[in-house]
Amino acid sequence: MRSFPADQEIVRDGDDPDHCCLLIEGFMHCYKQLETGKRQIVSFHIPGDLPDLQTMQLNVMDHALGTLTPCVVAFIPHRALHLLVGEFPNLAVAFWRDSLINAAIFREWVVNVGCRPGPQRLAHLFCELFYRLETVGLAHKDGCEMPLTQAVLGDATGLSSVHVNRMMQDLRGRGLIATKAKFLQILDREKLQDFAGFDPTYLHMKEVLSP
Amino acid sequence: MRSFPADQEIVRDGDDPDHCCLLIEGFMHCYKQLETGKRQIVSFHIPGDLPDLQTMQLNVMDHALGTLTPCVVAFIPHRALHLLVGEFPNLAVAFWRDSLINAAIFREWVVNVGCRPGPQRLAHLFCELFYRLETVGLAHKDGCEMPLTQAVLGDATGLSSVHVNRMMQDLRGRGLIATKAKFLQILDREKLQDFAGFDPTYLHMKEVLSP
DNA sequence: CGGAGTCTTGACCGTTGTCAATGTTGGTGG
DNA sequence: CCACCAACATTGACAACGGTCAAGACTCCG
Repeated sequence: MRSFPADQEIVRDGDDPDHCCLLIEGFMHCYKQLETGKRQIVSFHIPGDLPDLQTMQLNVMDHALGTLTPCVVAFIPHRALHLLVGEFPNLAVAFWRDSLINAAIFREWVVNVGCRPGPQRLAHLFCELFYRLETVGLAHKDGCEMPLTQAVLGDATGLSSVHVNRMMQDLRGRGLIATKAKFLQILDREKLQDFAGFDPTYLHMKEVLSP
Repeated sequence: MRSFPADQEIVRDGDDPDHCCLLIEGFMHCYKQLETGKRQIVSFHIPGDLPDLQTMQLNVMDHALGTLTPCVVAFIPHRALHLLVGEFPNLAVAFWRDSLINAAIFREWVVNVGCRPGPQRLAHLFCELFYRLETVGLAHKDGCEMPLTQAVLGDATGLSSVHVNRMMQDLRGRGLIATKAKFLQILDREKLQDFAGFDPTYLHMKEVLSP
């Protein structure tokens, strides 16, 4: 287990690691850096996530993994994971399900970036983060910690940081959210979801594992 | 095994199917229909693909699956797949890998839609399709079948069909591609990949299964 | 108190969307 | 073999969304 400061690259694009990360505390993100200078964040990760579980099966990292805030990360050798999976086949199923749910989130991100206008795009991202944080007990009744700068939100939504700023003002103006310091207050969850066209089905949270 | 005409929905958003599809012939796509009327295609599928393999683990479809061209599809009951996986654990690993590679493709789509300009976005999609078709022996030396209308390409790239048209002209004007009927000719693969910023690593094609 | 990082604002520009009309093509039936 | 039709591709004019640049305000932290 190790601690890292904010904005630190933990796994590099092209790496071939022999262990997986388990995020204990803090926010991480997966991203790709383009040669044009642009950067696209492809996922956010919160405590409890295994952000690079796929390295158990895919040798080469096709993206980078880094911290957004100070983080505590546990490293688990692939060897140990493979032994565990061999011993507890249900764990293999759980890992597979994890991968599938991640894929479902990626799909929704494609939709978000591909065809929602600025304000809805941000609103949708907020809904998703709120749901996920809620699931692991890290949300409050009326909102959640949101230690993401507007530049980071821009890299995740395909918008410029200036435009993110304007769209946040738009959302505040609509009475959907409020922000103080690094806390995102959700003023009316129903309205926010309706506005964003958010449907939590894709997070597959209510489904029960088949025996 | 059944045949379907073009533009037919095979699995609906919200369904809870008890079988998986194996695409034998033709092109399929996964997509989400928004209430705003917009549609986002999240993946294309070619012969050999299992486009809804995730239904083995995730009960509810969070997107739709349909044909783009006339297709031949084989249906395999989940029950049969679970039995197979029980008998041949390597198959479970293969399925997991399949899901992971699909996820990698989704990640790249997020990047594509999120931060590449129109022409590069189309070029990148063409590179991906060419690689994948090549892998299953369905490409020619200088290009591949491309039975996708400009409206479909638009729904996949987050562009309007009118803009797709203009960007195609741009690519033709740069001497990168040519199109006749439903065939996409790739005039200079190197140049096209460079232009698109395409790096096939994310397709994880050269990697060997660990024993 | 000072400074770095972040947020906010305004002006302007470029990319992309929309609408509507016109070509073009492949397939079908006479 | 030809006429016709529907789907698709193409064009032009215009509008809107979002990007860029540059400056200034705020906030947190040492």
